[in-house]
Amino acid sequence: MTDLLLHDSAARTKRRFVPIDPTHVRMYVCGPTVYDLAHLGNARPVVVFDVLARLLRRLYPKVTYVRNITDVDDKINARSRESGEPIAIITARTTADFHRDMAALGALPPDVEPRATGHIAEMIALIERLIANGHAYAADGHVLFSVPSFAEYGRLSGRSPDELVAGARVDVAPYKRDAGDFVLWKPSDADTPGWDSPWGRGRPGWHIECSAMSWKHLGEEFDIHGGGHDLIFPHHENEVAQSVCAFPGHAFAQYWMHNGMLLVDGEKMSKSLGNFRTVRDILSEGAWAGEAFRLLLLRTHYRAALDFTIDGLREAKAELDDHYAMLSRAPATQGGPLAGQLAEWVIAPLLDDLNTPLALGRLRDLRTLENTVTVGGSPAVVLERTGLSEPPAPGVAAAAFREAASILGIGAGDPAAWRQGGEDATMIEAAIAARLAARASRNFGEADRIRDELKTQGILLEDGPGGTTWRRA
RNA sequence: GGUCCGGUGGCCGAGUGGUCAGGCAAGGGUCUGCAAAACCCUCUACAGCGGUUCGAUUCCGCUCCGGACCUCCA
Repeated sequence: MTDLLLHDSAARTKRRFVPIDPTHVRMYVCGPTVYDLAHLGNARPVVVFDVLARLLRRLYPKVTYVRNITDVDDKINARSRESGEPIAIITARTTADFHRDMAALGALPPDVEPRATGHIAEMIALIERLIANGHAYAADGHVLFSVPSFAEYGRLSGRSPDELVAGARVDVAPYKRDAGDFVLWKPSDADTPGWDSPWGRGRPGWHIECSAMSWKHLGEEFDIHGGGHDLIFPHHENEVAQSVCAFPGHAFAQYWMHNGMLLVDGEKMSKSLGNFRTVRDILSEGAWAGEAFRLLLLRTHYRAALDFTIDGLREAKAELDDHYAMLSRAPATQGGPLAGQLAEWVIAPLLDDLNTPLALGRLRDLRTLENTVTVGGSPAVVLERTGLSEPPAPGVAAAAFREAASILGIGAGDPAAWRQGGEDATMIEAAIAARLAARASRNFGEADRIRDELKTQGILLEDGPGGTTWRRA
């Protein structure tokens, strides 16, 4: 098997992936804080790490993918105060919305989806360990992590503690021993969610929930930790500090992977700029939009910044139109060894730090290859790129396409549903029959009129040697 | 200001020290009653300035431009 290379943010370079336990790969990805609908930026890590999970499952016998739901957070509390809606209702609804949206993007559910509120006991246990190990202290109802107690602090994000203090731009709370110390536990008043703890009724700080949930479900040490690039500091830096100090001798995550940020029309997405888009907004474009957005995300390498535009979404839709057109024409076959070989050729770039754009390019070559043998044309160019000496039998390249595309999570839909779903086939078939009759009597004016009328309804006709077929625009 | 990541042809987007990415758009062609689809051809770029080298888009330095982060919050 070819090596899998992954870019490790901690090492700042690509590293050969060597799992702690080759029979069981473990991955943790930071999930959403459930206080509002998922926006486009939230979708990127979900799709990226969904592809990684699919790839890992192909390479290793067992994979446990954990992605949490953070359902205790001051943003949620603030939202509840504004709207008057109970916190439990907000988090339950937002979680359900998140599930629906991510499913529409073709993201498979993680193996475990722990909730922060279900792991308060683990958080308290972690904090107690940190205090016992001399890495945390209680002060004024809070418990704080002592940054100077951890010599490695700043290693992940590439910062020195001196820089961090120099960069501190907020007033330092008086109960902190050091300006860099961060909160593990904080007191809650009567109107704020809280749990009994050795330090009084309170709630967790921002970072401890991920340390607790990864520990509970993956152990003191696991293979891959993922999330958005903006989480490197302070969130992931603090997670490392908490987990390594709670379990000395364990390295926590072996590989850190961070996806780049998503921009909209060249600018950071923000409500004040008016370019804020939710996944739900995109899905409302049509039944095709979820898969098209997924493809759009994968057309840019996961570590690069991605500029979302509506034109880009349309182009992704057009690409899927072409893919599904090929799949609808190709005969169904089992594929065989040649298909497996071609699928490997497409998937190979994914082994190089998830090079999805290159894999997608090769997928297009498979499409062209299939088209040349099922529709007609010269396969010379794609034969050269794929390294084949002669064209495969009809259906073979399509079978390879399906196999490779399944790792990317695209092209798995029913081609007929993609092309014709939601339309009144009976009416359209009748119109096609009428047009065929007109053509047979060489009444081309009438034939073209029927075709144009269908076009205004978003229905495109395609005359082929096997008859006339139709699809939605 | 600090740390980090990028700047590839009209647009998107791979990659490499020295004969090809690919897609979209555009133009041309095969096919077609005409289209569409499919296939073929054309379109030769690597921000700027230096340096290393026989040779740099690819390595090094600087400049310019864009983006992320710089603590209790998103």
